[in-house]
Amino acid sequence: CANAGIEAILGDVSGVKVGDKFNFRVELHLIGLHRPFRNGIDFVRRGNTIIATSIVASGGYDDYTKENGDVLYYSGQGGNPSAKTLFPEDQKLERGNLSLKNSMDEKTPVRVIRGLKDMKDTKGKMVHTFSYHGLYKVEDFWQVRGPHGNVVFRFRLRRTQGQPRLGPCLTYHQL
Amino acid sequence: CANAGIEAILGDVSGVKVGDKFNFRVELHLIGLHRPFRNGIDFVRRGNTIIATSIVASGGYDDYTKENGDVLYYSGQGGNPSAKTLFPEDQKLERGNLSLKNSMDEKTPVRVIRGLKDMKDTKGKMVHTFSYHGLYKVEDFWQVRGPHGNVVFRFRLRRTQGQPRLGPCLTYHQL
DNA sequence: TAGACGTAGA
DNA sequence: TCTACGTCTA
Repeated sequence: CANAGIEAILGDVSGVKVGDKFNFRVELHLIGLHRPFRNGIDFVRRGNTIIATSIVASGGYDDYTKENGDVLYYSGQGGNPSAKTLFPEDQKLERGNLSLKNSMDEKTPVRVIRGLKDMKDTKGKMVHTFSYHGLYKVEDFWQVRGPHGNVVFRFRLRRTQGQPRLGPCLTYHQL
Repeated sequence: CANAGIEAILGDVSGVKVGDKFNFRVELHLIGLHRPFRNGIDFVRRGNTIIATSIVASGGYDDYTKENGDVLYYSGQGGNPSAKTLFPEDQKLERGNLSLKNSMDEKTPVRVIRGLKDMKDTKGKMVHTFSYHGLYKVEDFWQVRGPHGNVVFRFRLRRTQGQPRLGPCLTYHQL
């Protein structure tokens, strides 16, 4: 693991092109596109604040895209039941959520990786594929009441112009 | 992921040599050496029973080796606290534990992968390395009371003769 | 649907 | 120590 412990990169990652595909989160980690193995939001400390560097819209959450994929609505993190807190709780503006807010304030680019559930060839098994969709910027965020009754953040990101067109756009309905 | 959903292999895996090293569990999965991402015991269904194919002695458990590494004592699985069962429970002779017992009865080979905690070069960070140690056979198993008061299985495996010597032997004290 | 010797980073 | 859009097989 040559890349262990590297600092998160803000913006483009050398050698990674829009449309590049990956099979496992560990691959995103190895090339520095998105370091955490499970966390959907990666960020880096800059001065006194934390700034989001990349997100993974992996599916299964209440995210969705519109307008040919240029706009992505992304749900915040946290509030999930755990061994300690057995019930959903309101998300807080901390960690990844805070880093996305700060990214909005500072107008810094956020790499977006989208997950796609594919049908495996032989068996009818579903497999995940990850695809790099390029740089976005956080435009706005607000709070909504999630399907479990707790308050969750909703971020709106817009894809930066001038990047290579994406292929046939994945349409996420309640991705 | 070309290897998704493959059936576990009993015995040698083509192309994998004793001493081969890996950085992530996902690599063991990809080459078919050990399929589960987290589970320490892999097994395959054979007729009416399940037979262990490989184990990962990753460290952190109460495993240890003796006699220049030819004998490995390996702890069973299960009984850990979860969200449902908040306290340790006695391990049961099922799943992986049962597959190891059946492997003993049928004298089938078990691949052993050992984990080694290494000191990362630059930072003082600990990283995990996995090393294929070859084929073993389950000789015996019994129950002991674990450090948390619950009953756990202890398996004794012996390395099959005639395999390439291992390098300087890792000595696990309470691995 | 749940359980499992995962991983990194805060 | 804990959280986190993991990922498999049974």
